[in-house]
Amino acid sequence: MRNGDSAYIEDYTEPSFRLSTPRGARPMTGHAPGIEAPGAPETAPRRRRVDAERNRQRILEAAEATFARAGIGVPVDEVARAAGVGVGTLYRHFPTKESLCEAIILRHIDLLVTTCDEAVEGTAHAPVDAFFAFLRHMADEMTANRDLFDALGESGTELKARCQVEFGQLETCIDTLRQRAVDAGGVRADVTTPQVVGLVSGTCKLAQPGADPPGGCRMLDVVFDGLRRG
Amino acid sequence: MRNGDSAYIEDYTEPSFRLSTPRGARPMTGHAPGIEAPGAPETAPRRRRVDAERNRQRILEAAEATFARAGIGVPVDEVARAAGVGVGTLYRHFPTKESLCEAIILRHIDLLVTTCDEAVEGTAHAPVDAFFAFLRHMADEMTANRDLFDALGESGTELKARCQVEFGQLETCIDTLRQRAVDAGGVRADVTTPQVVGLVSGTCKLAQPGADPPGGCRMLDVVFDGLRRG
Amino acid sequence: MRNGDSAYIEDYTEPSFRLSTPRGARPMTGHAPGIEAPGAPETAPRRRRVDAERNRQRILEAAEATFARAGIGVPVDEVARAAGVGVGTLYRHFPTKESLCEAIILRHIDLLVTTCDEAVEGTAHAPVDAFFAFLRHMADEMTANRDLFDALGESGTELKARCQVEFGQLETCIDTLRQRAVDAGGVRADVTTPQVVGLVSGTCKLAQPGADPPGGCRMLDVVFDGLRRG
Amino acid sequence: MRNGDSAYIEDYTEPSFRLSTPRGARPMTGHAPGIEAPGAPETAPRRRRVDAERNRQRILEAAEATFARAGIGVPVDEVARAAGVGVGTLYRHFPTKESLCEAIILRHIDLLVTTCDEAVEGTAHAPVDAFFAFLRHMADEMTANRDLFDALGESGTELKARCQVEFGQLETCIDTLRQRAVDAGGVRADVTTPQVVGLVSGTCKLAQPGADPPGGCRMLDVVFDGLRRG
DNA sequence: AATGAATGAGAATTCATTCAT
DNA sequence: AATGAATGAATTCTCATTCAT
Repeated sequence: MRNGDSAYIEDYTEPSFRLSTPRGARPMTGHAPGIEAPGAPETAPRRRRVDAERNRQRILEAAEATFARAGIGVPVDEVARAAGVGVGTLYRHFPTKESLCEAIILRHIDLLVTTCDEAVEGTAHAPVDAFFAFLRHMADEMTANRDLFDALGESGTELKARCQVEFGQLETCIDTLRQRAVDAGGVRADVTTPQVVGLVSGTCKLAQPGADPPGGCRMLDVVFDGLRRG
Repeated sequence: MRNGDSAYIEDYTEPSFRLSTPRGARPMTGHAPGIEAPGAPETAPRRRRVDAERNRQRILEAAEATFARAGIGVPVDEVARAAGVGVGTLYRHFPTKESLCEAIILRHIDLLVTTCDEAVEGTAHAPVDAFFAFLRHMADEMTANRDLFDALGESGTELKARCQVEFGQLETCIDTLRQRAVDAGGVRADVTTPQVVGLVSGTCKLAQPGADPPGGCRMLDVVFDGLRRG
Repeated sequence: MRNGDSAYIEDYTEPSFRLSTPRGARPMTGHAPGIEAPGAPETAPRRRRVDAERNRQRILEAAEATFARAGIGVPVDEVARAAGVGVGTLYRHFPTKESLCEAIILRHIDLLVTTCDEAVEGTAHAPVDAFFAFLRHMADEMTANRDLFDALGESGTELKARCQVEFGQLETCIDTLRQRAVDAGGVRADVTTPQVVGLVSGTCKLAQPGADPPGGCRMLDVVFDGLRRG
Repeated sequence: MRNGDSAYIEDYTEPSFRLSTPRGARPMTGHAPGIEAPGAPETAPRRRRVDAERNRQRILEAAEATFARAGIGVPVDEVARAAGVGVGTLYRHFPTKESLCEAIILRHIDLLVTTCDEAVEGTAHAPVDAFFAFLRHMADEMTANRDLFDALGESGTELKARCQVEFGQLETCIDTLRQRAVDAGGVRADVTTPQVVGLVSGTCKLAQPGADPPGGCRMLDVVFDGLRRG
């Protein structure tokens, strides 16, 4: 995992905070505050954080599910309801609807980067298979979050700009994979990584139920065949 | 043009409205529509019709342009303004924003069907080229009206249901083209027409500026290569 | 009246409008459209506008009354309710709550400028009396719209910037009045016009009920005495 | 300091709470508050008290500064942040945002009363100078806390009612000062103390940057001249 | 006592649609 | 038929206040 799961809110709410000794009179142990004594359980002081983190995850999951079901257009309230929290809580964690989308996307990009890295490092042999396997994986991710990745493609949105860096990381990483597959002779050389990503993502977007009948080849296979050799 | 571009309003509530005359059988009157039979005294009522029709077209064009520029999200008022009419007029012609979208799409599907028919009939020789040429044409149409065709893909929308019949016609027509191309040995047999359509449309959706660099192959070419032979 | 009562909305909604002949087929009389034949009643075509204007006034009045009663803090909905229109209508006329405030203030400034001009021109003799009479009038206006003029004083607000020009006009105009009063020897010379305005407006702000008991001098009189001579 | 600055919470619901001991009668214990009697074993509970008191002060100061900077409109959280405590803590000390404002104002009124008393008692000679000097001092205080004193002036607010008693004390105290100045012949007799207060406070409210240019007289001077003699 | 996460009642604003003229 | 003013439900976001730890 590269992009530390960017706890959005924390950067947001804690600017000039915690200037004073927390008033709670922590027993002055000898080590600097914030650095845990190794092995110390110290569960209590982090309790709140843990719960909040659970909520954050709940919201994230609820949002992902809701967006997948009904599109990004759903009112924020509905997401909150689905997460079982109040709107206020949602907004405490994600100060903007857009930032919520961003968080979801970033998480997925992050996961993809991780997977891609593993693919690059793990399978030095069979680079072609690794390439296509990864693309298939990416397709699944994108299909599940169609609307979100759609929004990423729209030019007007802030989203695109926001995720640019991370998306760039992903492309860099995929590019390595692609290059090796090309070098191994299993993938045509005249297709760029952005094109590959575009093709895969585009294919997902239309994955209408019924468009890919169980028997027969899948749309993605056609694209893959096209990538293999013209 | 097949789908009689009749005044929408009148048959709006019909479930399988418009273009229900499934294929062919236009009442071939002798004179072109819109040209008055000389000597007819009923100028006033006709003029209304003519003016109204002109407005309808204007709205349609303005809507298409506006949607292309700013997405289907644009307020109806803006479309009306672009068309140079009041909102009321727009709503007289298209009782719903969705119905306006529908009309645009239907027009394009209609055009595509026409083109496709011509391709089928006109070029009995070179069926493979005809197939790909048509797909390329379709891609252009879809790219220009991305948002609209996107909406067509969304599952929740009314739009999809509304355009189902006409879309089915298009698929039927394309299927003929595809079948001939398959028979001629230039296209793989294990890909269905919905899949073909899906691939082409998906590819358009992502046509981000920059994704297809001038030199090198285009995304669509990859898909075509994939379709040619596995 | 100087600042034409800035029909805010019109600049707002009519940018690329009215490109086409209004479709309504106005009987082609000989003179250019928009120029009224002298003496022609021609009430009909302007009807809508008249009603809308009435609404605009109603909103303005309701807003003024409501703001005066409960402060600018009142929700826009309440103003709309008081005006007997829907929120949408209010927003059609004033695209922002702030713009509504602006309109009210501008109207008052406008009235003040008018009055001030009259004072300047009308009473060349007795310039001192004219000066103080005007200030008293201004105090009444400001007292009635305390919150609004308060907001005008706040530095952060957009309002201030928005009304700057008009406020400048007012100050210019008052300055003439003041100068003459100074020249006539009835007002001290070391007080600037902004200070005068500040003093008067400040005095209004606190006009708490009871602060100025019926018998005895009024707060404003004290200020006036201070202005007369040090 | 008169109004015992006791822990607010405890007597919050009392109607005429705090400082109800109308004037005087402080339980003169021998040692300064906050300094522990040596040898007292009850360190822990005291320490709490001391810490809490420190927090209370910190909050008060932070609130004053924050309100001065950004108006009473600032969210409570921001005040808490500025004070270096959690919102919860703030609310433990001041159960309502309004009560926080109240506390600040009361403190200032208290200080003003103290100063005023000193002026009354200390400077039996030169009562006129004492009067104006105090007013100038009051103006400074009010300018620094404009928003708060503004709120005090608003009729709708609870604040006004809440601070009525203390404000009355201030007026009583000022009235003595004023009376002496009147008796000494340096201040006109037909102006009531509420009017004086109103004039001073009003003048502060508008102290826009730039309204009082460095050279020339200040707005307050005009008011003073007006008070001196009509 | 202190903390800060959670809550939810508003508030401003937008926009599809209706309606009087 | 055309016009554009009116409508109000829906949406995003804020912030005072409560509560579990």
